[in-house]
Amino acid sequence: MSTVTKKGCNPQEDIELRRGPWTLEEDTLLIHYIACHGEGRWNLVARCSGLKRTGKSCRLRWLNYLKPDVKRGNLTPEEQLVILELHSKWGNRWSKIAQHLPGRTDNEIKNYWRTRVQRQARQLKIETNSARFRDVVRWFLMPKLLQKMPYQSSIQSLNSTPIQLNTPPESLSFIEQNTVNNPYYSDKSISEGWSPSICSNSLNITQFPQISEFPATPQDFGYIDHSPLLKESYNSYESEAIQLASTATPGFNYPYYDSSMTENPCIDDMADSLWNMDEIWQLQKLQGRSI
DNA sequence: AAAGCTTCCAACCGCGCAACT
DNA sequence: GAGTTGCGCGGTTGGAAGCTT
Repeated sequence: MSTVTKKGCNPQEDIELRRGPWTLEEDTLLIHYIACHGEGRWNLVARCSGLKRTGKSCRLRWLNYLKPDVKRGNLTPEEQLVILELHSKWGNRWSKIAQHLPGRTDNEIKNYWRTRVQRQARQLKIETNSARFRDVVRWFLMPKLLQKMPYQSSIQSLNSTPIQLNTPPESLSFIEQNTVNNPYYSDKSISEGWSPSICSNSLNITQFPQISEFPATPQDFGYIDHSPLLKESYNSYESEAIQLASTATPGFNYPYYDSSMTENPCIDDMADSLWNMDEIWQLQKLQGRSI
């Protein structure tokens, strides 16, 4: 805990302002003050509550941590999907995005984006503000999140045939470059994504996937969801996506609902990653063409 | 077991805007 | 209109926790 002196009008008014992590006592003071006087007027809160904090610090602590409706815990796949969709619309407008996620703070969303999404982009050596990255999000990450949603279990039963990945991808050169030369991919969790059980053929990769040549709106892959926001954005996912799969590649079962996927230890190991190389392969296979 | 590294997130900072004087 | 104050936003940082070697 550090302190900084705030100068008053005379030396007697100098205040030692506290910084760093909040203590239980400080939290209690702030909660009690707001319970009695309400939110807002943060500088007044800071002065009158007995807290040796700035108004800003009080506001931040309340909004991001103490406020009763702040949700704790990991973001759900649905919430992650909302973030991805809204970020593609609005960019780093964290507070605006947070307005569509009740109980989640802009700070939390910002942290999620920086620690999870940007990390994945770095691993693929793609700029997060590029069209290419938006395509990756749209075609790989969003389906991956859809797969994780609770309602998918009922859909899985409709598609029980294991995925056959007999043909290597033809256009994943950027991934190959990144994996061969990038130390990150020596990481166990990533290398397992390329395990022989999944990728039986040698790589013959010649060009980067041209994702952008495909329809690029969220509606293009369709979506079903329980939130009004996403209902506005997406159509029925299972019907359209599966239809897309079946028409693009006859005889091919839509991978994201395939029960065998969840039994695959390689996939399970990657469950906490946003996407992995298998999924890129599978999506490409789903499309039946280069992506 | 311990050192080094990475990840995550709470908290801070600077800036801009709006309301008020 | 200029200055001040309060507030909110987005970017950044520091340290705790977890992981790897």
